[in-house]
Amino acid sequence: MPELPEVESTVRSLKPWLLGRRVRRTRLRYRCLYRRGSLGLGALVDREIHDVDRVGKNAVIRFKPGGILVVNLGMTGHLVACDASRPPQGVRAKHLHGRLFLDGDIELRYYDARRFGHFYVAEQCDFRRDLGIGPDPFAMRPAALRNVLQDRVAPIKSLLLDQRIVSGIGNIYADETLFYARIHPARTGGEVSAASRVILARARDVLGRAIDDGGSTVRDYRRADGSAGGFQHHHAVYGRAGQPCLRCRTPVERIVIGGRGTHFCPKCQPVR
DNA sequence: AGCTTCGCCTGCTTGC
DNA sequence: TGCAAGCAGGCGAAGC
Repeated sequence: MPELPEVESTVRSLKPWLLGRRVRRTRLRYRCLYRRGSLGLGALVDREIHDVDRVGKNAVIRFKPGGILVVNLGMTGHLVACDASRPPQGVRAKHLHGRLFLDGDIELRYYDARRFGHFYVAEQCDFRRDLGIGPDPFAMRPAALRNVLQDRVAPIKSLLLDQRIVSGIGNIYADETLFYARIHPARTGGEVSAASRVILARARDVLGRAIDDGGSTVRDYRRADGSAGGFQHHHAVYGRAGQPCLRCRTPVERIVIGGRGTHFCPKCQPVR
């Protein structure tokens, strides 16, 4: 599932395809793919792409003379750029839900098997506030995280998944971050707020390594060229229930926190 | 307001 | 081998 590293990898590969291209026409198969308050894709016709970026888990395309397209990939969304005459391999046509036809016979395609993704089109640029996207883990100050966590009683795992608090961390990297920070995922925000510096540092380590590896391929995620990412081979706890902890050989446990599968080492990440 | 649960959706895995 | 049930999960909405 696309989290920050997967979106970063996607955005980097899209950039050379898209920069400077003008939108000729657009197509979106399901209206429900639009987030509430979004304009239609048609508003982007005749505008030129002048930046492709990542904000949290969202791909953000900015246009000249104005306008933005924010794509949240949900669990199974893919953004792929291609020559119009050479559609991408390894993705099924029935999952093609959105298309931007660009000049130079280039196309930006959106595939999403489960349709959990969302499009948001707007004229102005305060989408971060509109969409409730919090600070990027690479930019956030430890003190800011500490302030948010200190009065919270929800489990730290749930708080790390809350995009309003810090943006870009999903289920895989929340578990990985807490393993390296040696924090039990069920501890409350208040209990671990003093460790904010460590949490942020470990989150950056994990996310940075995953970016270098082209993301994690779990289930559906593919890199833009169709190849698999490599970080799943380096997961310390995610998806490793019952297998020995890489540090102490204690079997990794799986519990459910906030409705999410949660993986941790009971010895390295003590409850108290 | 903060926290938890639910439902969306469909492909893959599991069990009979 | 084939089928149905169960599971996965980002995120918004609803409920407490």
